[in-house]
Amino acid sequence: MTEHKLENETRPEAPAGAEILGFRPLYRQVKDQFVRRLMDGRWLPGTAIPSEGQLAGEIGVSQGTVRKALDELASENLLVRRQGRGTFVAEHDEQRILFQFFKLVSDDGVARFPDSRVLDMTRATADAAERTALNLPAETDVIRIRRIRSLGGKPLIIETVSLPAAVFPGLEDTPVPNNLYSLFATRYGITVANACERLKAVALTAEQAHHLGVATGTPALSIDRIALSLDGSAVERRLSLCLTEEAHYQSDLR
Amino acid sequence: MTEHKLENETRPEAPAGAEILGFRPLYRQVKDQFVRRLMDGRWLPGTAIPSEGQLAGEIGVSQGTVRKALDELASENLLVRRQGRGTFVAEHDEQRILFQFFKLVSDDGVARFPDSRVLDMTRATADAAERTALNLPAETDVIRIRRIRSLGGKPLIIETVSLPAAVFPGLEDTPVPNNLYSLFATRYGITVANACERLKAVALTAEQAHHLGVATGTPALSIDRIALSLDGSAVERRLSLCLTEEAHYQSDLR
DNA sequence: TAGTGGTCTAGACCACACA
DNA sequence: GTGTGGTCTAGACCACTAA
Repeated sequence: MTEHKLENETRPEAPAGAEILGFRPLYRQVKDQFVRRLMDGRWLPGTAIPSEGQLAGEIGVSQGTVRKALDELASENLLVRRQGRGTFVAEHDEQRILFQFFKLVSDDGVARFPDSRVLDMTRATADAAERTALNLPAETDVIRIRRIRSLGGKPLIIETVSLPAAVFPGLEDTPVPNNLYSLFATRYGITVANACERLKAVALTAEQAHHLGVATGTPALSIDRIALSLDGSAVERRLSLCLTEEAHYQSDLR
Repeated sequence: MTEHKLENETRPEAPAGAEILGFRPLYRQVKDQFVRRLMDGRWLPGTAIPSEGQLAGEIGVSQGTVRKALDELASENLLVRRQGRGTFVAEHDEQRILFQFFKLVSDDGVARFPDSRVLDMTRATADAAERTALNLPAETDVIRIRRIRSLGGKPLIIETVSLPAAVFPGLEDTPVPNNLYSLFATRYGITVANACERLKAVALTAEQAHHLGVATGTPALSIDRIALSLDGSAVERRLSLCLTEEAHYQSDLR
């Protein structure tokens, strides 16, 4: 029966739904509640959240249950726990991006954050690939940002970012920062939680090759990324073409 | 002081060492003990291990401590927990390989296990790349296996597997199975626990292209994998050249 | 010294699989 | 029904940080 308290704070799902989906552990309900606090801005990036004991008392569950919920959120890189100090909301600083989202590493093993030079930013109707990636209906506008990214002064990546225009109002009138995900968080309250990438090997077109200063037809690593926000919706599509003469994509299989 | 029991079953580290390295949780000591049982064959792939309660009583810790150790091993895909049935040692069956180690997926989204056709198997002195990858001294022999792998009848991958000859005695006199990691486990008691891959885009040489039935210079995805066993030592280096016209490498960033 | 997260314990009860 | 893993609780103590 699981007739615990909970399921009240704005009550997201009906008890009937829970009945159909079967058993739903208390710590998951607590976790969902915490995710809601992250989404609606009650817990802001970089700030400390209340201690385990405070949260347990407030919600009316044991500290162990709160702990299990917080542990899962920490394992998803949404929270950072620091013994003796507290639990903090993760920020999209360069270190996190480098660790979580940027897998292209120089062959010498040094991971660095790339510089960016914007080629252009345009608004247009989403093409088929963008509609599929971002789950958009027909005739929807996207904002496209094209830029060249360099590692150690050498241009290595030509990148096209596509964003649903409706989700990022006013973005076109803004200078593009190097770290986009940090802008999403601070200006739009959107947290990029995870992403999936599809990699292929392609030959560069004449225009692409020109931007990177190499010969037409040079092999490049194509990375097609879809970034998902906290609620699981796709908020960005990013197509990167990378030269891999002196760098590689690092993938760890555990 | 952490003067718990433990640290006895063949006593792996001296208490002094633990003192230097600082605090070492009890559940990690228990976990290490379990890893040892996996390595020395006391727990065999596919079999059920004793229940949490039995292990707790045997070792002399609480069930919660055993549980935390088992949970970590399960999260590393070394054990599989099944509610109501028990905890089992993971096997290297095709499903696990597909899920954990084979990231090349057909563009239609269907993940399949590739067929193999062996080109040749040779024994030679390890070259520089192999020595670096496998952490071998100079003048060490490796066994090289070259094969063509096909997805849905189409040859897509040309793969070169390099193995330290000393680690796999008698392998040359054996027919090469499609699933190598399963052979490592059953015949040599070696469990491939995880791997890291470095991806690049390259142009195929004439010989490589010929094997795959495409034009010389066709772009291909180069995957340089180093597979690690339970004790963290490198046991295999595998270089794959993949055509990505109708397939892609899937990478999930969480 | 006070407050935080991290570990360890003991026990109760729930969900699930199988005979 | 029995045994397994999964959840939840309550409380004690340890390790770490900062004032």
